[in-house]
Amino acid sequence: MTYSWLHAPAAQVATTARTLLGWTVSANGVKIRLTEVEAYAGTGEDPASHAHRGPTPRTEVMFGPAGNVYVYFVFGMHWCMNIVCGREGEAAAVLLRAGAVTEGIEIARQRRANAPDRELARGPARLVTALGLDRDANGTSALDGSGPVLLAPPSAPVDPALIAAGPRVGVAAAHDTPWRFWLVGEESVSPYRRHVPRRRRPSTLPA
DNA sequence: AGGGTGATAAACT
DNA sequence: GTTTATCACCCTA
Repeated sequence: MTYSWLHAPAAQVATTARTLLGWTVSANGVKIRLTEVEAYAGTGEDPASHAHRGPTPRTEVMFGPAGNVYVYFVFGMHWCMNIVCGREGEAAAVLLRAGAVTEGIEIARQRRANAPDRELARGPARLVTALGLDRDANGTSALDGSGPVLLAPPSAPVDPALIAAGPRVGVAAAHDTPWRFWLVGEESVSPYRRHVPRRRRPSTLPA
């Protein structure tokens, strides 16, 4: 399957991110309807993007074909997942922040022990956990079934009036760019948390 | 209900 | 050595 809008230039990644709301991602027996995403552009355009300073071993997937999965590791214990978009050679991606489980909820509950249903995939690392994914999915296609992830269109079109926009969560740079998009009224949308600088280890005593 | 904090690893400077 | 696109848990009200 090929979706032309995924290949829109990196400069239009915000539009691509909006379009992804309401789409579903399936993997390992669980299907999730996306309710919250964030857009990240490429080299030189978006200081918050991993690809801002050009390709590295970690970010080379972002420069590859649209529709591939970019999985990265943060904070020593969490995986987050993006759908690569833009033209090949350009870096752009949409971070999948949250969604609602629509199929395989029993499996998702097992993977996310002690979580109420609305929190099964509320938050990017939780979403990845609910889908049973990790670094093995990095670089695979989400379009043709050759990898563990499959992206599919909404069963019913999303009402554009329900799409809200705001600043991205936890991003230190580009604090004022409203590239987070979510569906208003959805229980599975993660609460906004502004970036808080990491406190250094208590090497010095407070005054 | 809500805020602070520790856990833990890889890339980048 | 520093930063990081986070989460779960432990406190206080």
